[in-house]
Amino acid sequence: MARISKAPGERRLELIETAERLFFRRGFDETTVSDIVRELNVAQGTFYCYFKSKDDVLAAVIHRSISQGVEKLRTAIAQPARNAGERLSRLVSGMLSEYSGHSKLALYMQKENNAGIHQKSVIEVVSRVTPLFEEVIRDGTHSGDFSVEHPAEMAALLVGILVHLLHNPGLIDEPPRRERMCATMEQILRASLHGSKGDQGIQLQW
Amino acid sequence: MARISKAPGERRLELIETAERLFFRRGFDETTVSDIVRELNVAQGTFYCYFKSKDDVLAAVIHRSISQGVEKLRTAIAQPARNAGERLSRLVSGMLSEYSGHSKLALYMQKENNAGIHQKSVIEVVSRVTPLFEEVIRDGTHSGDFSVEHPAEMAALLVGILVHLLHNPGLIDEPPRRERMCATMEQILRASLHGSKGDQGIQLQW
Amino acid sequence: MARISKAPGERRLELIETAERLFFRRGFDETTVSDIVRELNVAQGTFYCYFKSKDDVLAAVIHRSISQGVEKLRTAIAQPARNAGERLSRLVSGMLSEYSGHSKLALYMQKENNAGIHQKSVIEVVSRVTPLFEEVIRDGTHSGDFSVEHPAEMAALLVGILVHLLHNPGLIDEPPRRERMCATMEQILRASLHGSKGDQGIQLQW
Amino acid sequence: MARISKAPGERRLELIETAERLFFRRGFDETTVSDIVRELNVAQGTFYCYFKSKDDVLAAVIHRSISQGVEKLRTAIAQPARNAGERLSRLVSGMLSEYSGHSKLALYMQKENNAGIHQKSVIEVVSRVTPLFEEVIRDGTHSGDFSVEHPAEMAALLVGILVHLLHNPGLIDEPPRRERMCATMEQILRASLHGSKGDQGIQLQW
DNA sequence: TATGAATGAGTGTTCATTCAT
DNA sequence: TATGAATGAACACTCATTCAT
Repeated sequence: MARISKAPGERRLELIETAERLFFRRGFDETTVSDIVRELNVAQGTFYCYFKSKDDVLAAVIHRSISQGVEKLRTAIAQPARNAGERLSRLVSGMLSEYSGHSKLALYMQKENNAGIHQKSVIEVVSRVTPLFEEVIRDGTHSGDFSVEHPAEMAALLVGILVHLLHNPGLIDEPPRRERMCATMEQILRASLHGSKGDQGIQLQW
Repeated sequence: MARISKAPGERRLELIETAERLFFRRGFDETTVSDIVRELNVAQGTFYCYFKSKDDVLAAVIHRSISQGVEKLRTAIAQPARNAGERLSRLVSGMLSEYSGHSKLALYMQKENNAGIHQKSVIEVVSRVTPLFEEVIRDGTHSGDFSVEHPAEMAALLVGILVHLLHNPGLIDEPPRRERMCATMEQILRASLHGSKGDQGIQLQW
Repeated sequence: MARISKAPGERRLELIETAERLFFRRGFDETTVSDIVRELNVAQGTFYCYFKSKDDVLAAVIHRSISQGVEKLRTAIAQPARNAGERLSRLVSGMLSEYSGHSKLALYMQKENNAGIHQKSVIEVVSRVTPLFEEVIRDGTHSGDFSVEHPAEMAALLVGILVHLLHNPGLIDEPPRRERMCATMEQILRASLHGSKGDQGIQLQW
Repeated sequence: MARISKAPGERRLELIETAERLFFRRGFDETTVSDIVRELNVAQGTFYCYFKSKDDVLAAVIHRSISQGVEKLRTAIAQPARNAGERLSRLVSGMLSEYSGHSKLALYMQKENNAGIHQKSVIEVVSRVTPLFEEVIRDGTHSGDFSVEHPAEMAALLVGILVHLLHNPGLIDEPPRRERMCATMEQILRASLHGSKGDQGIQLQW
């Protein structure tokens, strides 16, 4: 086969994107390394020039996918907002739509037979999203919109709720349930974070 | 080898118990059907007289383990209580201690390399524990201790928090964090469920 | 494929014989486990019911082949003999003809690309043949035919000479060289083992 | 990476020395070409500017190592000596100490998992040392110290004994065995080479 | 000479499951 | 019910070597 050299970064990216597409289409276990390289018309060994193992690409794929979502969230809370509740709402709404809609990650999370991906994804999501919640909660407490004694712990627990929702798409599959879930979520947020001011501005778009 | 017949129930139970011990000790994937039957001095085929597959015993093991915990929870909330908050507290405290202490399940949940068991366990725990929460919340709402519009959804979200804690033992490994986590949990519960009466009686033992 | 059960001993023997034939024909590395089972029309897994690994059959093959040769040697020295020299001559002649003629082992020993087999074979041959030499030398010393102070060490060194010959077929490939080698070998044996009696009876048939 | 040109001989030597160190430390199969070039901070391809293949460096490494030993032996027998026995003794003692002590080659020879190196080393040692033995024996026969009809064959067989000792360090690991082995070796040499003169001067230093 | 990205052939092994007895 | 010999699919990974630059 013709030998085509490329810049390492480019080759690596091609591999990640191809792997992502295949993992997404058929699941991790059902995708072989051979499948990936065949699609790119490169040799089996080329794969191993860029990744230590099949698990290693998976990590890269997950990291990349999640990074994109996290970046959006980060941007969302960086926008000017009337109050802390609005920022938190953006965070929660963002997570729900980003990870439970038609996004790549949503599927990993929900597909059976992908327990491994699932778990790794959750771990990465949690570890990267929790700090964002913590920041918003902490800021809100400073501004008086919220009143939370332990922002880190509160953040962790709220993220827990969201992850649980993403894990269990059955909880929100029918519109009426989704409505009720959304209302309940708002209730929990408002009650748990209530500060001295009247309107915190929590309002989920979902 | 001599053929030893036993009462079907007994043989089945032996298999479940042996499988549980091994799954627990080395993880699911690292335990082979051979390991299980060798320990019991029965033939490979015997295993398949009682279980359709290896996954099938896993289901039995998980079901059995979780049932024991759920039974305790059911008993706990059946005891007379001064108010709904006390019942809920028992439920939450019970779950935390049952599943995060030294119980069998706690380990499945926390061990890496057991993504499959993990996932199945969570599904079973959630499906069996959520109704208990729903019942307590619904009762509490009737009695006026709580004021929750959508008990089913509230139950689901609260269970989500708990599952998240069990998934992430790192969140509660140091005593001070655990204290803060416990306080935050109480805060969320009190605020989210607050009814017309003053004292709901929510007080976690952990 | 039809499932044909056989007595374990029989199956095992079939596998060893087939493996031997193939190792012998194409070398160890060039023979795959698939080759072996295909020839016998059994499944890949069947192989692993009887052997832990490919190396494991190799050990079995070598052990079996060498055992046959050693058995002949043992028989040869057990026959009545006029003196120790005759017994020793049988041993040496036997080894040379058994292992350097057209016997299976001869080929392992001489084939390149079989360094592994080679080495394992030598180790096994040495460990099983040296005691026979030691016995004959010891007996000969007792009877006065030989006069050897350290029979074990003398046995080891003489076996060394023989193994070296087997390793280096080039030393004996032309008849005249072979003649000279044989005479020299006799000289060494006679001189090294010389006892009080005149004729020890050392006379190689080769 | 910066391209660093060096005198060809120098580069080649660096590669040989690095390869030797690694082969010695981890064995031939366990050392990759990557390991070698990484250690020297040169590219994969550079290796192939100097050696046709990995086996090719191995040959160079072995050749170089053995040459050093052979040179010492050659020097030893070139020194003035009272008689042929003394020269032979130097040869035998030299081989034993050179190749069985702490020398590089000794380890190749004794390490398992290095069947390939082992075999190649032996072949090279034998082919280069045997002529030295032959020379000494032939000279000794001319001078009357020895009386050997076929010097080439005698040399080959004596080398066989020595190689066998080097192969089987177990034969000489305990001091008492070593003593006996040394005495037996002397006995064989004296008896096999005995000439018309009384004292041949064979006396091993080991 | 030197680089280093690319090549690609090659296989031992596991173990859940089956089925003839 | 129990046995246990037999099945067989399925695949990640290495690394010596090449070659376009």
